[in-house]
Amino acid sequence: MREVQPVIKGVRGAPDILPAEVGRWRQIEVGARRVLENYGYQEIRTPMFERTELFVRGIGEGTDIVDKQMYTFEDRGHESLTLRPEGTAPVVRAYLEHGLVTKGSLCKVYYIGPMFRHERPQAGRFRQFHQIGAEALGVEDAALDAEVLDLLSHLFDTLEVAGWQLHLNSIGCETCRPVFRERFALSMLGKKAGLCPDCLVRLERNPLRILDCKVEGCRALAAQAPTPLESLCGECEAHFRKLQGLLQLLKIDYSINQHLVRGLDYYTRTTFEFVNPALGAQNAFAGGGRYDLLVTEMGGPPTPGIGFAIGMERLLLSLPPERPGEAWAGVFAVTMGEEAFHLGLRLVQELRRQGLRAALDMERRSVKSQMRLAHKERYRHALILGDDELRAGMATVKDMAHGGQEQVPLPEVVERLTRGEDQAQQKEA
RNA sequence: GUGAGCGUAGCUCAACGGUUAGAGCACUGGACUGUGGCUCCAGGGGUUGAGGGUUCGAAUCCCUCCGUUCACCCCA
Repeated sequence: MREVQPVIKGVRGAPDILPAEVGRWRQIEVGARRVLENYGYQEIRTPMFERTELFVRGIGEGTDIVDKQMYTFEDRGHESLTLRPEGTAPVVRAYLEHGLVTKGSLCKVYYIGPMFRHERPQAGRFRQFHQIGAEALGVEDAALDAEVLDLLSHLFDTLEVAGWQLHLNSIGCETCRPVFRERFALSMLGKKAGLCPDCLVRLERNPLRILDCKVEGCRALAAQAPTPLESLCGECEAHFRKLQGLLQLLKIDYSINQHLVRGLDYYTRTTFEFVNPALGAQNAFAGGGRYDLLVTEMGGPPTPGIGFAIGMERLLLSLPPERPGEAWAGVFAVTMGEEAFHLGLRLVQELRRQGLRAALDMERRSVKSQMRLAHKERYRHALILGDDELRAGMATVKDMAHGGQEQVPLPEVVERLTRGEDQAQQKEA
């Protein structure tokens, strides 16, 4: 009557990233860091959790994220904490807390790391997912918006993202957005009968979201309603027009998408998404916008800002297939018998200290098996130590890529192999 | 939170309600008693997601639960 111990499984929506996939993650991290730093951004690392209040204030009550997607818990001091669902609010918090910027200067930071939202997983959507994000604080000019979009388009070209598209919109500022919101809601109120049930709820809670409903009837009705762009105030319109001019100057293709309404409250003026139509329902792999009111909202001095986040899982899905396997490198010692094994251990230790990848079999397998292992693990050289070699004070060094082998006196083995590896690497490069 | 599809070996998948649930890949060993890749041979691996029901008989049909995938919603 033994209780069967259940295997403890991972948490739903929080997938493992296995060794075979890590190379691609590193590839985009390295590429992103390089581009971001070339554009003047510095890395910042904020904690994975914050006081719940930070996100409620920053993202906004009534948004889906705050209302039903946050991982919130009480810590032992009875303080409500939340696993970060996004990166902007924490960065702004840190910015204010440490006075990261002196008045009038531009502060550019980026982050890479996991975010947490309690949603039902589906293609391109997870409960723990990873973002590469950046925030630029302190400049209101549309030139900064253009630079951000240039950065992203350059990054996606560098990473060879296939067929990406930039969607652009402006949702106005504190003066024109409420006006538009009012006009739009009023217009939809008159057409209530034609709206889907979801949109009836949206009409109450956040009418602008009707704009990106996918139901045909709602789309048609929204098309007749006032559009955000024709409702912009003079300053917002000028900002948007300037941005478009700069994008043309920088030769960045975009299309205006007036249905682009983002789900976080803090956005003002410019909003954008980078879309890959091949991705399925969750086809936006990067998104962001301007948030000129957020810093004051969080108790800081009036400070304009703009930021974006790239969904790494979705970016990964947009990348070309991985290139052929890694080059052969390192040394695998093939030993026969105890004495040879001990010699192998010492040589492997020394090779590792010299900075080489090196290993040997610890299960006393047959020579054939050890050779198979060396081949499977892509070692560049096999260092064969058998009775014949020990008797002669030599080792057999076999080139696994080309098949040739030679005898090397034991005292010279390490030097010979380190040199051989250098040459092999130079040849590959 | 709602809906639909799918759960069979480590992976990808077979098996009209009817013998002992199979194949490819992977893994281990051998052919080659000290040499990888190619080939051939052999071997280990399964409570068919779990529980219940129908039936002489269930991987197969029904119910419940769990997991997973996709979609809605929302967003990266």
